[in-house]
Amino acid sequence: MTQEKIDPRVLRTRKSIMDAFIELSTKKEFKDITVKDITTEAMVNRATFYAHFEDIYDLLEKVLSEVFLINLDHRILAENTFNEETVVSIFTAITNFQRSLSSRCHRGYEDTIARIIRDQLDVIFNKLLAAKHAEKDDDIVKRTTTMLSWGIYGASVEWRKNSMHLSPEVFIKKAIPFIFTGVELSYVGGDGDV
Amino acid sequence: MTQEKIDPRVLRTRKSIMDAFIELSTKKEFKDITVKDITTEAMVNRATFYAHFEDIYDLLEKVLSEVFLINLDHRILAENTFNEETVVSIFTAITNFQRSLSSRCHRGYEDTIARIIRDQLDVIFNKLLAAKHAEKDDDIVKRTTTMLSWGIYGASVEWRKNSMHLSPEVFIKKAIPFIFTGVELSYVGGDGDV
DNA sequence: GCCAATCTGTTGGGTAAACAACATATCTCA
DNA sequence: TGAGATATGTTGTTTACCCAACAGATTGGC
Repeated sequence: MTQEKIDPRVLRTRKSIMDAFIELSTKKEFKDITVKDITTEAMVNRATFYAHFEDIYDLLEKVLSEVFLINLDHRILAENTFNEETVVSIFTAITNFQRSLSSRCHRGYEDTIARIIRDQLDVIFNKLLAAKHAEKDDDIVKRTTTMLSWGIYGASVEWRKNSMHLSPEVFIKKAIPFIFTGVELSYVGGDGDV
Repeated sequence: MTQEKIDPRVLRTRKSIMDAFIELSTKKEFKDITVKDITTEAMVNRATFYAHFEDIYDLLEKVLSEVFLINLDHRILAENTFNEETVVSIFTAITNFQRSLSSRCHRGYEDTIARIIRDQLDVIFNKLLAAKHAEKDDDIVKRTTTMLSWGIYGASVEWRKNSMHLSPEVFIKKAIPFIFTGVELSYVGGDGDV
């Protein structure tokens, strides 16, 4: 696709900065972490940090995106199809991601995290839906993507708030009829009634 | 002392090459490890390897020296005194080092390893003895150092061959009288009779 | 034997990272 | 309030590393 060999020095530096940040996150709160802390831990020059990231918020964003992506089941995405399994898999990834975040401490950045997750969902859903509906109007696909991203994310918020006694899988399956047939809810496949 | 800030890139690169080598050593025999293998594992360019090491034997040597040094009790060395405790501590380090080597596989390099250990011992003993006998003839110290290095190393070989049923500590304590009083064996301190 | 493949060790030109130095916030505590 | 300390970004120069390409040595199969 669109990857023109990246210099291994760049990869190493980025990884070591991100690893350092993740490491520090387990020891201090985000607000107490300075760029100096990170570069010291990562054994890179402070100027090098700014060659790779806008600032510490940019780093936070990129780290979170990456951690979220790691939670995704790449086998599912690789198939590039959009079906019930896809939805369940992605929803599970969101809940896992949020669980892993709550163990580290990023208090006060819920909004940032929410935006990052939705952005990622948007990219993923857009790719999957564009493949499924190659012939359709781009804007239709975009509007659908937006609705899905916000909707699924909202579902995860609702799950966390009121329904953690249900498994993420069981929970999201109740949304499958809407996702696949809209408000008619005429979906009959799978086991939406579990 | 004699340390003029080393560029952190150099430190990182060296460490990552050495780590890669140690990692590979647990999977393959030394003779099957190529420079390419190491640099690939270490994520550095092959040319960079040659900027830091003569060749793969040079690397082996430096890695082993370092691993051996790690085995040493730095508290003992820091005191910079030469006494019974020093001897026991160093002897124990040698036996530990050899034990850790036998679990990795460097078959066919016993001679190299022996030389490395003796070289390290020589440096250490020379430092300790020079401090103890600052006023003595340098050559006397050097000759003593040589005898000690070879002697202690020989003792470790003998221990491995015929006396592994004894603890290294018990074993080497029987040599303490000779080390501290020469062939008169008139040493009376410590518990040489355990 | 011989050829193809692989490994070793070296080179020159290009690029990422180190470093020091600077101006500009933000903090902190007397 | 204001002065000293610490953090943020930025810049120009130097240095370590990347890379491609090379010749020569070793290895392994037919």
